[in-house]
Amino acid sequence: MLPEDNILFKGVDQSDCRRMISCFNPDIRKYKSGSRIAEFSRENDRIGIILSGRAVMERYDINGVRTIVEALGEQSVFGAFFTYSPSIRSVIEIVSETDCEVMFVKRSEITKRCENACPCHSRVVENLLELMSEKAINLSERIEVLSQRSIEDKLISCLQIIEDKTPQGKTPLIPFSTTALSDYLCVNRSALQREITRLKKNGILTISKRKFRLYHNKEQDF
Amino acid sequence: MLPEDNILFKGVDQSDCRRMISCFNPDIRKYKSGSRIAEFSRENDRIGIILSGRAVMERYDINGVRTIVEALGEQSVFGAFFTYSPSIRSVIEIVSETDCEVMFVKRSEITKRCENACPCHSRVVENLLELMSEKAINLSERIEVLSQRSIEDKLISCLQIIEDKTPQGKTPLIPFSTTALSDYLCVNRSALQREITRLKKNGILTISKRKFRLYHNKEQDF
DNA sequence: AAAAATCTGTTGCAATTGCAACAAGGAGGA
DNA sequence: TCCTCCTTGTTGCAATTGCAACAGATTTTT
Repeated sequence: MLPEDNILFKGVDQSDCRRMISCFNPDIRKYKSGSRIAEFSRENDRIGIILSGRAVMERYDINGVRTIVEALGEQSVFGAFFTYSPSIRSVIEIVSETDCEVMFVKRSEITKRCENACPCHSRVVENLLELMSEKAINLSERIEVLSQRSIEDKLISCLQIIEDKTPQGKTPLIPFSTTALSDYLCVNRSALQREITRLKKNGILTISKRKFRLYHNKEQDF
Repeated sequence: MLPEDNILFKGVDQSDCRRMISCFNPDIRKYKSGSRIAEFSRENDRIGIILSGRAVMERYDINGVRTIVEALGEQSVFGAFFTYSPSIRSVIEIVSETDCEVMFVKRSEITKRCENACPCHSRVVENLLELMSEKAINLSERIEVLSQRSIEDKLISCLQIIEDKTPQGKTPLIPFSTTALSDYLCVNRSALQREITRLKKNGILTISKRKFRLYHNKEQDF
């Protein structure tokens, strides 16, 4: 992927972009599937952007319980700047699900006044603002799911959000295995399985592999 | 409160600040305790900053169940730009807990290139970026709490976060009533009460009114 | 192709949580 | 001051969820 296709440089023309890239001094790295891309214990100032591949942000608490915080696809951004675990209570890690290519930039490089006085610099800051906003919205949706009081409601609310984001005509796709989904919903896997089976029986849900369809036969319709 | 004390204008000197204020054309309003300050169904572009007073961001789902998303104090920022409920699934509202003074600014006013070419303008954008970052961290902490699997763990993790944010020497303070706290932790009130009573009995927690102390006698110590 | 590892689907049982109802305490308004 | 409304604290019972264990399916590695 060319740097100028990157969302951080959206709207910046190619030559400016190259100049800025040298200015930001980014670090592009490749990772094999299953490797640890980053850990938010101490690093504070690095922003990572997934150029290719898929990864997940996960947290392990002191008891070793895993929670999947977010699924990261191409163009997803992560970093302590966005979401950050301030204490020893838990560790947040980014782990690749497929082979990945990741670009790291220092936030301070972006924010600082550019000595070359790039006029396009401020465009990048705006893009960063936009990304932050998206991230906040994602986290907010995550909270919406987790604040549901039952497994059924958590699952449905999660699937509805995925549905809403799926382009017209495409089949909505769960970005996790069922096991991982239970870590995302923060519930027991077999209890989740039980609910899925029940919803299928009642004709509210069909799932095959990671594709699904929801039939909103309930009071949600209005 | 003078505008130049506002975090959005941090680091901008007074005369620049006044110029910019006229440029941003902010809307400052007062609210009585218990009023609805904002609702995120349609408004998309307004950022609110609490100048004085306290408020909460709450969500009501289709069944009327309330969730407290966030406690907002002085200098807190809110808006669909930060956290936004994209669908009819639920409604997010900002409700004042005390009398409040709130400043609204259009996000596009901040982001747009200023025709007066304020050099300090970019400082404001950076401040906004900083605020966004804080917001993301808050949401992230919220997720940390909600992803705990039991009421006990939710409560403790919530109290630890409050403790960590409390300045040395001060007594940590829960920003909610117990009833509201249960809406924040997304659990049943009497079940939460039961846990609190149990933790008190076991000497892990003391609470009087909203002040509390945690005694980390458990395996957390290391 | 075989072996290993991981994921799916199920179930009985135990533990936790939600619900409803009620008594008592406190805050604020008439 | 009294009255109302809201919060706290408690409890028995019901419902939901977690846990453990297992079998079969699927995927990955060797």
